[in-house]
Amino acid sequence: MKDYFNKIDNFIKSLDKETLDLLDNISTIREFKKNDYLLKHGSICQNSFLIKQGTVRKYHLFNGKEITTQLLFENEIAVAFNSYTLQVPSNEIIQALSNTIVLQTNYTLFQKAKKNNPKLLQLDLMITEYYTLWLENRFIEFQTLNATQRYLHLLQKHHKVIKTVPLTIIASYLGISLETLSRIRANI
Amino acid sequence: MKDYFNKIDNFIKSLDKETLDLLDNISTIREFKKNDYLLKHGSICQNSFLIKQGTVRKYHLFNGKEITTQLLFENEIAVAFNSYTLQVPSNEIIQALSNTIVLQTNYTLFQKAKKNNPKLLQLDLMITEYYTLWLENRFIEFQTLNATQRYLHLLQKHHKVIKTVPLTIIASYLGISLETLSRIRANI
DNA sequence: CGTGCACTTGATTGAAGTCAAGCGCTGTGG
DNA sequence: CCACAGCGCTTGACTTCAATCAAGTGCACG
Repeated sequence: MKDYFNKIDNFIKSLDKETLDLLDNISTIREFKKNDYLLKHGSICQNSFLIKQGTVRKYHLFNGKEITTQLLFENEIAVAFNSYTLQVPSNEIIQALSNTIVLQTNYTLFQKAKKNNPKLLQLDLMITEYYTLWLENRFIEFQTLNATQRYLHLLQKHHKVIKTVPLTIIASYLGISLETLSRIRANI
Repeated sequence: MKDYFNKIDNFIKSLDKETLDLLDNISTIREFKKNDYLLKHGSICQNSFLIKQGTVRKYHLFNGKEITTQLLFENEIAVAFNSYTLQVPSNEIIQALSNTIVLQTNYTLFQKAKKNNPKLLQLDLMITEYYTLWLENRFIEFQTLNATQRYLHLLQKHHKVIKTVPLTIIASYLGISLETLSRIRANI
């Protein structure tokens, strides 16, 4: 996983100037304030967001409750995968958890760029594979670990998270109630 | 989802002869008997398996219990994604649930073929995206539906399944115990 | 004909959810 | 400058869904 992240990084660094320029042309820097939405419910996800600075979450609503599906940090890419891939209205919402700077890349322009440049196709594939590896892992965690183990695992991976992200959001990311998370923390 | 499957299908049909020949050269038909392993625990997944006939499952072991991660039918592609993508030993096991005929495509040869043929890169991306869409859906089901709802949903999607696949496997696919599944079925 | 597999049914347990109350900040308006 | 509203979190009591343990049934087939 970590290795694969580096592989992508190296791949990007190895890209020729022409390809990098192409990418540059279809990307723009944008800033979001804490609690701003990068993508609202019902909109089509027409951009991917490479986070340069800040923290972001993806979530959806179910029975009036927020279910956090992903927490994202610097150098990670936030995208509502279903909406982005199928270009349909999104159930997922993307929100800044802090003031955030992103590099935004437009879907349609990226699709066009990929047509003429196999390197970008390959990049897209690698990024998608990386997300899928992450998602498989997360799913397996849910199938095999209990609430406490999932919390400890999150702590271990992203202990910085806990300091900035409200417990309500962490609980919903772990698929447990706020009260349960509170009790888990009380028992160290 | 369904639409995207058709999109891939159409894309394959639209491929030029050269590309199709290339694919043909790196693929072979293989047959497996019921209960045979297409991929064993600890092996590297060096092939993808397009199922031409039969039923297949993917599962892994946790605390001595089998956890079924995917059930696959005709025209679907079975692959241990983590092992295949990273070319590392697999935790997932792929097993035939009936006598099965597959079109097997070698990882390394496919990687080489993709280098010279962007169409194949694009195909790989589409197939990966399709798997990811499926996986996201499955994960959301686990987060939002209870055991009964998940069973009903499976019935609705694959009612044929229920007739051939043992309940033990269905239960582990639904993330519940055999007993619970039995009780759910008793309550219609 | 009996051994084992697939499934059912019953009794009990346990992990986490829900409902409810309360605490301690922070910040805002009177 | 205090007062109180609201948010973020904790704690307690109770409930619920599904797991586990334990028998038992019925069928297949060697």
